[in-house]
Amino acid sequence: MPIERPKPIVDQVIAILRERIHSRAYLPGRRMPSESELAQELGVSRTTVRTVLAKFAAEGLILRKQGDGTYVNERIAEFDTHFGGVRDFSDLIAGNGYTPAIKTLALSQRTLTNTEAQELESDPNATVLAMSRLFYANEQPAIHATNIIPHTLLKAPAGTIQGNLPIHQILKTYCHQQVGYVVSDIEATPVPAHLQTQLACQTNQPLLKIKETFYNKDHQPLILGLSYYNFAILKLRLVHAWE
Amino acid sequence: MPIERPKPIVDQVIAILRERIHSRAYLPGRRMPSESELAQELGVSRTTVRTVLAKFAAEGLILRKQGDGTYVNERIAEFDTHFGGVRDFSDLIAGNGYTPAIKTLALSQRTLTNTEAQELESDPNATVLAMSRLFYANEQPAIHATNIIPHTLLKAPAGTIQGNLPIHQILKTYCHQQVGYVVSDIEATPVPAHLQTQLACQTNQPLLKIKETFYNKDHQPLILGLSYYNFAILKLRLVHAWE
DNA sequence: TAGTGGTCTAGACCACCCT
DNA sequence: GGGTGGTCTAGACCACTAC
Repeated sequence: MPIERPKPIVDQVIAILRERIHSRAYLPGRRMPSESELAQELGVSRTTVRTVLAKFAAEGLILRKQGDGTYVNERIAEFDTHFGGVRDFSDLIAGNGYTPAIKTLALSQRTLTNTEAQELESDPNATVLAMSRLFYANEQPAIHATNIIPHTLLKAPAGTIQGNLPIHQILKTYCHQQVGYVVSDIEATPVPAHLQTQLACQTNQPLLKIKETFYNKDHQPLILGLSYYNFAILKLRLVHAWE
Repeated sequence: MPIERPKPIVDQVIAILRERIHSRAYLPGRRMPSESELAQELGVSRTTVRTVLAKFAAEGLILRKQGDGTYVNERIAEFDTHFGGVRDFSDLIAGNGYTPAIKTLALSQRTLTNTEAQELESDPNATVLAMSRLFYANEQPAIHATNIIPHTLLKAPAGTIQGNLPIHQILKTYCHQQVGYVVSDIEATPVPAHLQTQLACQTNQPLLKIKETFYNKDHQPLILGLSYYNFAILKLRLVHAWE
């Protein structure tokens, strides 16, 4: 009885099949069981199986060939966490085979800059909490991230925030806010002076700069993110399934 | 009778609803008709409507609120083409509100470098066609792209290739190959000397460098892409729907 | 020809939000 | 309570590929 009924069946099927692919129970490059077989084995409808397979196909994790079968993508079966589908830098690091670690560098209060106020559609005099963190991949510093959180959003004292939580978890726990969508702009930048030592990178090699704005489902901007990404340590990779 | 039967119904519904959103028939930030209403109006099942809405939600184009309704994302309703879902630079440029143009700079033959041979899993002595193109947004040069196409793949003389076609179209027409998925690695780089004039950018401002590998559904690498992206002209933006 | 994935339907029931 | 989106089912038929 691999399926417990009370929880969303689709999520359970996702977890089961993803695990089988990761653990190489379904070998990379090889055909996996047909939709009908999976439906029968798991005791769910073929529609449900197809919902899950469609999700995996969109991620590029599997390839479906009409009249033939469904194949495991041999190139991303093990490290399937790419930037496009990521909600948390620690997951990204772990998904690429590294051991993640987080160090909180600073937690300070200040007022907004004009640009920030515009992006948050907020009063420029509002005070915010600025949280800077460093994400390590196998003890190498890979990402420097700063989040700007308006004080009006915080439901708990700033000092109580745990710096090792993913940012959407912080939003849920300390702001009672659910993220609807995130807009990320990616740019290139020379290494900022204050990050040279922290990211341990060379001066002549530019970094990737990622500007994020988090919105809830009511279209309100919640918080900002500004990250510097050392692609020499960790690839910024997108996998794009076709058709 | 808005629906013609012979073509895939889902695709027709996608086209109809996307057009309504773009044309502001459904206003940004406002609620659109319910799933049942759309199903009835278009004469299709609610399941079909839901398939389409799920796709739009994954793109961030709409937001669905249980017990309430489906809302048009007011921030990306007009310019919904972001980098994550793009298969063609011209579409990306047009989707961001610019007029696209393409100029073919060079079309030459050479042998592979070692790195390229490795990425294509090919004999290092193989000859390839190197096609360099410049993509303009409103007459400003925005992207410099070079594609490496193995000669063994070409079913037609290199001289017959039309340089204004999207790369997947070139693959289909001249190589009889269907793209299964694409892996893109994004890096930052100082402006290469030979691109300073072509991209009309300043020396001290780095560029984004995008390395792409195109695979078919049989896991074979087909062609390579190396693009330099001037983010000062065109944002490299990802929209990431949550949950 | 048999089996696969692709498409589409009709309908049941649930969880949730609003008034 | 009434309407919305969320979940899930059973089954029909089609298009395609391998054998």
